[in-house]
Amino acid sequence: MIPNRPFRPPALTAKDKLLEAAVKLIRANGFAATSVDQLCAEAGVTKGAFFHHFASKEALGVAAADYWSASTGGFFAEAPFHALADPVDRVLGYIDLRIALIGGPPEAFSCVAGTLVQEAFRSSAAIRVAAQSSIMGNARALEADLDAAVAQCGVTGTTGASLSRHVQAVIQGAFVLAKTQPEETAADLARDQLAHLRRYFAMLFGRETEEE
Amino acid sequence: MIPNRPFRPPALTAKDKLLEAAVKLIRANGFAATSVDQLCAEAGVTKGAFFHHFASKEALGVAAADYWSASTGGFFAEAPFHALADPVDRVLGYIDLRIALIGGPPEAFSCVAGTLVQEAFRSSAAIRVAAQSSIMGNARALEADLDAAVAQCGVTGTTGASLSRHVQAVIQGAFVLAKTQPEETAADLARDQLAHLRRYFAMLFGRETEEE
DNA sequence: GCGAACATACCGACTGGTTGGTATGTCGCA
DNA sequence: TGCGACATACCAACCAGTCGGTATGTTCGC
Repeated sequence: MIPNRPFRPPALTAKDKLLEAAVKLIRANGFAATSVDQLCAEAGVTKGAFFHHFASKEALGVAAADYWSASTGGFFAEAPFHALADPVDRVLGYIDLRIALIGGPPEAFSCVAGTLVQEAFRSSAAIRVAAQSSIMGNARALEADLDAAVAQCGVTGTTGASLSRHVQAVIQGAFVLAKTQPEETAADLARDQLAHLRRYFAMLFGRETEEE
Repeated sequence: MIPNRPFRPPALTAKDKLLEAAVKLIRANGFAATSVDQLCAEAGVTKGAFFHHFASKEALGVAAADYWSASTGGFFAEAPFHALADPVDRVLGYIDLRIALIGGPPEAFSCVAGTLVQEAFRSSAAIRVAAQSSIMGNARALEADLDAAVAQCGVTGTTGASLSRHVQAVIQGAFVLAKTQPEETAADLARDQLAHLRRYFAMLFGRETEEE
């Protein structure tokens, strides 16, 4: 989600520099494989600064997930698709935005929370919960639009909440598949997954043959 | 995919015991967080045995992905849904089987290849390729049935190959979401993702209102 | 308006335990 | 007697985390 460093101003404090470094290194190498020394080197701060701001490496993981939630949450909250009148258009607009954000190597578009939870769900409850908040928070941001679309189109057998979680599942799955690919094909494969999600929703909400 | 130790006979050689241990520990803790010493302890062998059979920890990762491919590939190849006459039934039968395999905590049903590639796609090309083979091999096993279903139902705008990859994406995404959950709700959330996939395919192949 | 008391932010050498990996030895079977 | 399958002992590098210290405010009595 969201490329490394979108429009955010460069971090100034050691804490922010460490969080930016964490996002970058966790995306590229995962959490366990990223050492505190690497984090400090990437951020250009010392170990003293690290443990001044974070009680442990695990605490940095939690803070990185929260930082990620705040960044992405803010980004999507401001996106223009919210202004569309029809809830179905808003849902499809969200998916189109997600497609547009995919590009370059997987570490440029993958999700910090998803990467974190994949590694740490058993070993750190705190990280698991932080990742849960991030991903489910993202889902919740789409829930009202999906509920409205479900009601408007008379869809039965599922709910906006369930559909909003499915959106996140397809996104996370797209990132995993992308990581199996060589760099040239990774983004295309990920986008294709979102295209299937879009088709599913278009069929579900009676928009079968609109132009792509 | 497939619970830990399904029907496989208990491993006898040190190499097999190490591969079984790798599957179990990678699922639970990830690859980077699993040490060679832990692997040896879990397998009940010594470090000498480990490095006798595997040139490095990375080589064990590759072997674990291959072992995983062989186990799961064999399991699905023998599954009874292949006997169904209609390709659409075979595709839905596959999804139903995947749903039936989900249960218990995430480490009992999640995918070794997906976990591996999430962590190691940047740091180890060999592991990335092994995971790619595993996941894309799984996809390819469904490709012919999906091609037949696409042809039979006159579906346009996509292909069996693309749909078969989407199946894997939804499965991988379901596992990631499951890992964000407390143990009680993990399996339900994962199953719900496969249910959406099933609904997508049912709509695509004109099976909208069959009983679930 | 000034100095003592305290707080915050950061530094970098250090430590004890763990890591992946190696070197060498033993044992049973062909 | 030679070779594959292990075991034991060991190592240098690296790991997360600690600690004594400094530099720069901020607060507040006087």
